[in-house]
Amino acid sequence: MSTSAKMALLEEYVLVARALSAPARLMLLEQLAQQESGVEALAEKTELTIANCSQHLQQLRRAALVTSRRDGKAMIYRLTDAKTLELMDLLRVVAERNLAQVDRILRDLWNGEDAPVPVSRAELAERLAEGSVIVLDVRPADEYAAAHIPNALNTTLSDLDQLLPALATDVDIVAYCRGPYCIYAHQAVAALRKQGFQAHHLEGGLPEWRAEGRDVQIGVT
Amino acid sequence: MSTSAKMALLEEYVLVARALSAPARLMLLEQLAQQESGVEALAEKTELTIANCSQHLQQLRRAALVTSRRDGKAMIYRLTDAKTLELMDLLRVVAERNLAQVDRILRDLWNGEDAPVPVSRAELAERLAEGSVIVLDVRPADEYAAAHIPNALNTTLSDLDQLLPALATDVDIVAYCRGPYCIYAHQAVAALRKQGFQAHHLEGGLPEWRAEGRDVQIGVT
DNA sequence: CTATTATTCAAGTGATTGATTGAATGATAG
DNA sequence: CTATCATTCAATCAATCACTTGAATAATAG
Repeated sequence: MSTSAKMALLEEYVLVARALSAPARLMLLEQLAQQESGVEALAEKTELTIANCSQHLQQLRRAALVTSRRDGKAMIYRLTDAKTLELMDLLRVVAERNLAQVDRILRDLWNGEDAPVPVSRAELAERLAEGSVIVLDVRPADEYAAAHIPNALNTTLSDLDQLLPALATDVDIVAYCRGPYCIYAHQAVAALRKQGFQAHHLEGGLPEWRAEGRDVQIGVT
Repeated sequence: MSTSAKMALLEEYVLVARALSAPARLMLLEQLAQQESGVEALAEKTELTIANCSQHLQQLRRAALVTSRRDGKAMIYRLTDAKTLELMDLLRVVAERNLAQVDRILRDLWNGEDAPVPVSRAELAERLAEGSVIVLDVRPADEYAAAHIPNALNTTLSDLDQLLPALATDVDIVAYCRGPYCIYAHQAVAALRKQGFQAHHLEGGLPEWRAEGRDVQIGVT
């Protein structure tokens, strides 16, 4: 495929992606997923001005995500077909996965400060064996009960403060949570560091730990 | 759900969609779909400067479409998981459907000129019955052979010129093709109008015609 | 035909994005 | 420790997008 033809194709993809990259248009799509509607009805539901709403709808139409037909004086818009809905759903799935696990807070948490160095699983296993580390499981209690790294202490972020007095300040703390995109461990490390503790987070989470065939403990300690 | 929470969610979706709405980032994703790579390798493949490439990669990472790990001096990027690939595929499917059928040419074709009024299927059926119209099927011959509107003439865009002398200039011509987003009929109408013919396009295409239970003719005439 | 209503177009403003440049960071080799 | 290399950050400019306002365009009612 020639470069220019490829670029033309990419531009086409971009057109669709762009159409999805404004909150107002996503609201419109959400409304249209319920039922086809006229411009005025959509403008009311989304609290946009009619002119603005009309413009957004035209962008959606240009990307062929919606189609329109005239009904007397009114212009009725609807989703083009099931693919539009599929695309919306997948976008939602990917975005919500991020919201639950990654969370942009993580990206801002260490903004400008000295970023913590993740501790590798091999290193943690070694230091666990020699007992030179405190492991903190920052997941909900039920997940902790299901399985956790041996001798790990369980706490939630909100209960962390109560646990602090019991922790030695001269021993390294390694926190972990659900996985590489889970934010809890990072937040715990940030809180601990603020209190003067030596805290790091584990690379990956418990699933990664188990995937390597490392020991876990079941039930409450 | 509160309005602000909903807005926050929508912003999250937008973040993902935005990440997909630059050609450079789609190229990067395409490369990463082949194999994980470092920044320099990606910059070479995509012909971006290294700094620019790095910035795009970070936007992709912010949307959690890719993840990175350090390998010595190099930072290795890869697609986060299969969902990223799914999203890319679906975007491609939707966009290419548009490319094949809608095509932006349609959106530019009548730019500024007097837009043609589509002829409704009911109107065409009526005028077909009284014989006051020429119907033009602007689809590939095999699709025409499979089924077409009774008495429709089949032509391709490139063969249209040869057909012109045979057409009466004082009879309305109605062109149709595959569907509401197919461009052939529009292009044919544009060409015919330039030659002074009274040309319109049919609302929708043959699938819509058949869906209403209207007569079709099978095979060549 | 004219008035009315729904929608769209067009132009201007403020904010955001993408690309470029040069400097700063992080990890390793000597 | 210092030098080096890969990558990232920061600041800048040009281009694009979203929203507002006011005018223009379709379809219908009278």
